[in-house]
Amino acid sequence: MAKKSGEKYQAIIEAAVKVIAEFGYHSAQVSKIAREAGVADGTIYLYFKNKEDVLISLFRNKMGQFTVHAQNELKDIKDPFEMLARLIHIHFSKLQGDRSLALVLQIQLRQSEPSIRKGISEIIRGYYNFIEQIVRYGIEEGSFRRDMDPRTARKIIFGSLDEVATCWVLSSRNYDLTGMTEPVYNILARGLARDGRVRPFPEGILD
Amino acid sequence: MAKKSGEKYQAIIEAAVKVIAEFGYHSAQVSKIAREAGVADGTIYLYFKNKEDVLISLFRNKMGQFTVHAQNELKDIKDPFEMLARLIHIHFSKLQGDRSLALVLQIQLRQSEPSIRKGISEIIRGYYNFIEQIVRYGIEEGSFRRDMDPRTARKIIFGSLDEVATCWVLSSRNYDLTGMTEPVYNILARGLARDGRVRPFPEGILD
Amino acid sequence: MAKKSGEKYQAIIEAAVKVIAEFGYHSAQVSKIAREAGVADGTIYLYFKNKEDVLISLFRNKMGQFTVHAQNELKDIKDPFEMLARLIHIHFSKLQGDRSLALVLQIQLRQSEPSIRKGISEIIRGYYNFIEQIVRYGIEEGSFRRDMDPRTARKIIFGSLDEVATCWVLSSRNYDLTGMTEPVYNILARGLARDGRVRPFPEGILD
Amino acid sequence: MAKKSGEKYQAIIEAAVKVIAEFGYHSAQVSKIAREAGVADGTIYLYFKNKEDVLISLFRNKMGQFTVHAQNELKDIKDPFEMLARLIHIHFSKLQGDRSLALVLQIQLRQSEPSIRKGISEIIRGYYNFIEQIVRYGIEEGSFRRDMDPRTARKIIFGSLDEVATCWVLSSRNYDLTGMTEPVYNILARGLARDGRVRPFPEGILD
DNA sequence: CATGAATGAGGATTCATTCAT
DNA sequence: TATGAATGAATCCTCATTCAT
Repeated sequence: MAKKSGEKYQAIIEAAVKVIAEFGYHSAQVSKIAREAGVADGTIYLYFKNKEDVLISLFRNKMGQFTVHAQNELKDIKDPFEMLARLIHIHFSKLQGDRSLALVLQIQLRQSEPSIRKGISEIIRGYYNFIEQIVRYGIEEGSFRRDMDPRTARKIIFGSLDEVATCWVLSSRNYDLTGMTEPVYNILARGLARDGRVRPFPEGILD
Repeated sequence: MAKKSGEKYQAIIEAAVKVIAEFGYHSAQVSKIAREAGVADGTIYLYFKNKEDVLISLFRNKMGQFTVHAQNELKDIKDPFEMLARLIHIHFSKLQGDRSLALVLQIQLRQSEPSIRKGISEIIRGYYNFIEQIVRYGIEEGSFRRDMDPRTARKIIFGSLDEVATCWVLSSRNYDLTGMTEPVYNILARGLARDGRVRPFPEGILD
Repeated sequence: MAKKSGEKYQAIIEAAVKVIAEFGYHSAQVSKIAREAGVADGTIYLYFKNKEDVLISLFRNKMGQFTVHAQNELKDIKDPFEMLARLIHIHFSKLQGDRSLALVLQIQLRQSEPSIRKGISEIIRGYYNFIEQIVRYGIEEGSFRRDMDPRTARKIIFGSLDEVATCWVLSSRNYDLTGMTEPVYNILARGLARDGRVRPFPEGILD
Repeated sequence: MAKKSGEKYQAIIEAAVKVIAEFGYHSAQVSKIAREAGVADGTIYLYFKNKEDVLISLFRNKMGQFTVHAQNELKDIKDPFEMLARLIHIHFSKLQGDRSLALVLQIQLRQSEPSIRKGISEIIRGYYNFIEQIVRYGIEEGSFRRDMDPRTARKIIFGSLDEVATCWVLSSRNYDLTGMTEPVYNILARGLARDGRVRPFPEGILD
C-alpha cells in the first residue's frame, strides 16, 4: 500500500467524489473512478485496500477538513452563542461551496453498505464530539441551560443541520443554503439558552 | 396484481421487515422474504409488481400508520406545545415498539436504490406536512414565534427526531427511546416558543 | 381430456392463432390465450395435454385444412401443369386469405421448441407427400422430366413457395401474394417440364 | 468491448456453434458456452455486448464467410449457368463441411427471439443481393429469361437451396448433400433459362 | 510503480402447470 | 366441467479484485 500522500492518492479521492456525484453511489464503479483519475483500475489497489477503503478515505479526508476547519474558525471565540452561529454557518457554507461534495456526503454515501457506514460513523464521531464540547462549554460558561444533556443537544443540533442540508441538496430550487443560518440559529439558540439570556444572531457571521 | 388486502399481502410486508432487519437491505433476497412469509417466490409477484414495489409498499404501509396514528392522537389537542410533546412521544414510542421496523426505517431502507428512495420520499411528505401544520397552528394560535418559517421549523423538528432515533437504533446500549421525549421537547419547545411563553413538559404524555 | 370437438376446443385454437399473431410466439402465454378464448387458464388443460399440444393441434388443424383443400381442388385435374399452377395458387391464396394464420405458420411457429417442430414436421409430411404425388404423376404422364427425383422436385417446389410466402409476410409493402402465382409457375414449370413441352400458365386459375 | 479479432473472440464464436449444435438453442446457456470456450463467464462480456450479440456475431461471422467465399469463387466466371452451378455447390459443400454449423444455421438459430432474427435477416440480405446480381447478370447477358423478376428468381433459388439443406440436416440418413448439386441445378437452370439455351451441368464443379 | 485483461459468484423474475373448490 | 391462486425451477449479467507483464 502506497503512502497516503502522493498526488495519485488525492486524485483518486477527487475522482471518486466527482464520479459518485455525477452517477450516484450504485453506478460508481471502480473502473469509472480509475478512468476519471487517469489511472489504471489496478493502480487504485496500490493506494487503497479496496473500494470500501476509497469511500471511507474520501469521507475521512473531506469530513476531517470539515472538523478541522470548524475548530480553527471557533478557537478564538468566547461566546457560546457565537460559536453556535459560526458552526451553523461553516457547516452550511462548506456544503454550499462544493455541491458535488454535498451530494456525496448527504445522499450518496448513505446508500453504502454497513461496513462503510460503520467506518463513516467512526469518523463523524470527531465532529459529534466537537459539537458536544461547544454545548458543554456553553453550559459551564452559563449561557446554555444546565438541565440539558449535551449529547441530546448535540443530536438536535446535528440532526437539524443535517436535515436542512439534505433538503437543500434534494431541492430543485437553487436557493442559498447559508441563508438558512440565521433562521436555524434563531430556533436552536433559543432552545439551548438559559431563560432570558438568548443572544440575537451575532453580526459579522455571514460576511 | 391481487388486492392490497389479503392476508398474504400483509404477511409478505411483515416478512420483508423481518428479513431486512435481520440480514440487512443488501442481503434481503426475494426468496428469503418468500420463505419467511411462507409463500412461494412467485406468489410475491401476484401481490407486488417487483421487489422495489414490496419495499415501497412496506414503507407506505408502515409510515402511513405512523402519520395516521399521530393525526388521531393529536386531533383533540388544542395546545400546540402539547401537540409537539405528543408528536415526539408517538414518534419515539412507535419506533421503540417495533425495533425491527425502526432498524428498517432508520437504517436499511436508506441504503436503497434511487427509485426506491424516490418512492419513499413521496410518502414521507405526508408526515412532513403534518408537522408543518402543527407549527403553523402554533404560530396562528400565538404560542409559537411569528418570526419563523414553518418549513425550517419542520426540518429542525424532523431532523432532531430522526437523528435521535437513528442514534438509538445504532446504539449497543439498550436504553429507553421514549425517555428522550422530555429532553428533546425541552429544547425544541423553547426553540419554537414566543418569548416567555414556554409550556413545561405536559403531564400525562408518557403514561 | 375432453373431446377434440366442443366449441371451446376450437375457440382455444382460434385464440392461440390470434394471440400468437398479435404478440409473437415468445409472448403468447397460456394465460393470454385463455383470456382471449374467454376461459380460465385451467380449462385449457381440460382440452389439451399442455401448451405444446395446443400449438401442434393448431398446426394440424390449419395445415390439415390446407392439404385437404388442395386435394379437393386438384382431384379432377388431369394436366400436371395445371395441377402445379393450382397448387401454387391455393398455397398463396390460402395464406393471403388469413394473414394472422400466415404470420403464425410462416414465422412464429418456427421459433418453437424442438418437440413442437417435430410434431409439426410430422403433420407437414402429408403436404409433402401430396406435392410428390403430383410430381410423380407428371413424370409418369410424360409432361415432367424423367431424369428428376420426385423428392428433390418436391423440396424445390415447397422451398420456393415457402420462401416466397415468408418474404410476403415479412414485407412491409402490402402487395398481393396471389400475384406471385404466375411468375413462380413460369420458373418452376419450366424447371420440371420435359424439353419443349412447357405449358403456359393455364387460364382460369386466378379467377 | 475488446477488439473483434483476438483468439478469444473467435474461440467464443466456435464454442457457441458447438454448444448450440449439441444442446439446442434453448439450452445453450452462457455459462456452457464459456466453459466450452475455456474462459470465464464474464470474459464473454468483454468481447460481446450480451448473449444476443454472441449469436448475431456468430451468424455474421459465418454467413459473412459464406457470402465472401461465394463471391471469390464466382468472380472470374463469365457464364451465368456456371455461376448458378457453383453457387449451389458452394452453398451445399459449405454446410456439409461443418455439420454443427449447418445445424445451427438451418435449425437452431431460427428458434431465436425477434431481436436476434432481425439482426440475422439484415445480414442475410447481403447473400440475397448476391444471388439477385447473378440473376440480373444472366438476364442481361442473354442466358436467362427476360420475362422474369430477379427478386422472384432469387426467392426460388434461395428457398430451394434452403429447403434442400434443411431436409438434409434433419435427415437421419447420412447422405451426401453436395450430391444434390446437380439435381437441383438441373431443375433451377431449366427454370431460369431462355428457351432452348439451357446449359448442361458444367464439368469440374464437383471436383 | 503501473497496467488492464481476466475472473466468477450471486439474484430477480417469468410462466406452464396443478388442484382444491 | 370450470375456475384461478399458487407454485418454483431456471438463467443472464455486473463489477470488485487479482496478477502476469
